[in-house]
Formats: sequence, structure tokens, C-alpha cells
Amino acid sequence: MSGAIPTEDLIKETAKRVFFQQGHLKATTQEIADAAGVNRALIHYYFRSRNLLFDRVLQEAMSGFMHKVLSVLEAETPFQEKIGVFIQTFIGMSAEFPYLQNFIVTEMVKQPDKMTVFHPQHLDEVAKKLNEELAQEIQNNTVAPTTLEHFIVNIMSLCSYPFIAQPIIQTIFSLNQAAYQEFLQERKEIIFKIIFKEKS
Amino acid sequence: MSGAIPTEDLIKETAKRVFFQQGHLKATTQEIADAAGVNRALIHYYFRSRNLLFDRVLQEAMSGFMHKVLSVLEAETPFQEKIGVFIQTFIGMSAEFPYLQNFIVTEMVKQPDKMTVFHPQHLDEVAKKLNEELAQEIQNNTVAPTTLEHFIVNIMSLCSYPFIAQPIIQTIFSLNQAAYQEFLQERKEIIFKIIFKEKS
DNA sequence: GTCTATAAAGGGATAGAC
DNA sequence: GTCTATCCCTTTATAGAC
Repeated sequence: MSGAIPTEDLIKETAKRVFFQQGHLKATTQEIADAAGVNRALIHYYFRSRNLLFDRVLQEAMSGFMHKVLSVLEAETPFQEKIGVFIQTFIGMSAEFPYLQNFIVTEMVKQPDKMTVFHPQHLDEVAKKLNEELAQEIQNNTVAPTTLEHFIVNIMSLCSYPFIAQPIIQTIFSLNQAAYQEFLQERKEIIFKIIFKEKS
Repeated sequence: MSGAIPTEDLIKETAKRVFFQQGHLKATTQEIADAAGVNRALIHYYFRSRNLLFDRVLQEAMSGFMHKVLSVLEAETPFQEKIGVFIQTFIGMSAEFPYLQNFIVTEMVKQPDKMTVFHPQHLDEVAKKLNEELAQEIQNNTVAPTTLEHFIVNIMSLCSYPFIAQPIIQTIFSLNQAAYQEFLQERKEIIFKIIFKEKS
């Protein structure tokens, strides 16, 4: 039937789920095959090896993430609004694939060559424009003096770390699953407020 | 000779180095033995299995980290100074074991029961005191209104993430190794400034 | 305590039938 | 395209000599 998902895509989507949603970094081909409801040999038929499947899935996830984030930063909206959407988007995507950030970091330590996706061609002109806008904010005294690098890293840190370190934070503050989800949502506003100074 | 390191400690220290400084999460018993300059069988003689070695080394690292951080927060110094030391300490320890945070998270996803170290007995009273001090800062308008949980998570995020995500950030901003070390040092001041509002 | 040799298990990969 | 059976390699773990 025409509505059925091709086996290749089924395997790929299942792998994404197992890796990035369940956080099962070391999932074997057998486990992925079981989760997809297919025979293990089919993974080798379509992807030749576990590594090639892994790399392709990770590559697609990384470039998808980067693409979405960049498109937000390229938008022709006021700076503060743009950063607000950036925070929303970053947290939203992380909520969908809670372990992706962790995977990226763990993997990129081993294969730094696979990271070109994080520095696309037009990044420099995007940065140039953001730099001008940031300078304006600093002049307006809505942002504490800083560089674009620190400014961006601050936001990424504040958005990303609570997902990466979820089990630790949950334990420290004795938050159950529901409370932690609530906590993460609260952060959208908290982060915006810490980044931009109240006008007084 | 009496100055020699006992083999058991040698293995343990070597494992710490391989795991948390070199970031070799999947290091085999053979690789650890080689790095320590001992025979592989000795690892099993002293620790019985790779898992037990791994767990003990991780446990010690985690409790050491938590202990040091808590002792800073318990100090009888002014709040802002205390938080300043906290930032310095957190970044300092992360610089010594750049991959520890990553290990903890990756591992704690699999064995959440091993995490009791992150919620020691006296944590609640420490939190109570910090809460009062934070309330005072908020009243003084030196900290934007927030909860202690978000306040602490903000600091941990800002300190920890740049280590965890080093390869990504380096790529995005085209920073070489030396530039990145400089960048990390700059953050000590940057983080303090973003946490505490300038008095005006 | 330290070594060598070997067992035992787990998982990736391929051949070949259907 | 999909399955079963099998091979092969890696790595952990143990037995036993020194």
C-alpha cells in the first residue's frame, strides 16, 4: 500500500527515536531492529554498517537543528523578539530530542571533522548583522557589555544545559518528572529576563 | 620503596585521567592497563570487573565535585563573594576534568540510583540559608526576581556548558585552542556580571 | 602480587536461501 | 527485499603458573 513507510525511513526514524529521545547511546543493531520491528540484517542491507547508520542519523539531526536555529537568527524581526524566538526554538527542539545535545558533544569529541555543519558559509554575514544589533542594545543599556560570542554562548548554555544535566538537577532539587517539565517551561521567560535588562 | 604508588591507586588514578581528562568514555581494560603500565589482569585482581572500576572512579569523582562545591556554598562569606568563588571553583574543576560533567550525565541516565551523592543530608539547610540570602539580593535589586533553583541552574549552565560543548562552540566561532582557553577565562567575569545587576 | 594463556560472551557483518 | 545461519573479531573475565 502506498501509505506505508519505506523500510529505510522506518529504520532511520526508529534509530533517531532510540538515540535522541530514549538516550540509548550504545543501542545495538539488534535493539534498533527490534524497536523498528524489522530483521537485523535489513539494517546492514540499507546502511551497510551500524556506524554508517549512526553517522547519517546524527548528521541529519545536527544539520536540521543548525538550519532551524540559523533561520531564526536570519529573520528580519527586532533583535529582542528574534532572541526570544531563538530561546523558544532551542528549548522546543531540545524538548523533542532531549539527548541530541549530549550525543553531538560526545560524538564530536571523537570526530571533529564531522562538524563542518556548524559553520556554514553565510554564518559570517549573519554574525555581522547580529553584532551590529547587539551593539545597539548595549548602547541602549538593555544588554550588559559583552561580545557576540559570549552573548550567544550564554543563551545556548542557559537553554541547553538543563536538558543535558536533567538527572543531576532533578536529584539536587528533588523534582519529579512533571515538576521538571514545568521547570523547563519556566526557563523560557527566566532566560529572556537574565539576558535583557529591565528598562527602568 | 615507600614512595611508590600502590598499584590499586595507580590504576584508579590512571582510569580517572583516561576517562575524565581524555574523554575516552569507551576505554577498554587493555587501554587503561597500558596507560597505567600494568598488566591487564591486575585490573580484575583489584576491581574484579571493568564495571566496578568504572563505577568506583565515577562515584569518587562525583562526590569529590559535590563536596567541594557544597563547601563553597556553606562558607560564612557575603553572598556575592560566595557566588564568585562558586563560579571560580566550578570553572576550575571543569578545566581540570573537562569530560566529567559529560560522563556524569551520560552515566546517570542509565543508573539514576547512583546519584544519591547529589542530594546529601544537609543540602536542605544550605538551601534554606541561600534562599534567604537570595531574597535579600532580590530586594536590593542586585538580582532579577527568580527562584533559588533557577538561580543555581543558571550559574551551573553558564559555567559548565562551555566545557561540555567546547568542540561545537569552537567550530561555530572559529576559535583555536589558545583562543578558547582565553575565552573560558573571560567567562568568570562575564558570568558574574550577568548574574548580578550593576548597581546604578 | 603479577604474569600468560585461554575460555566465554557479545555484537557486527556477510553469505545464501527464499 | 527480507529472512536464517554462520563467521569473525573484540573485549571481558578467569584459571593457573610463577
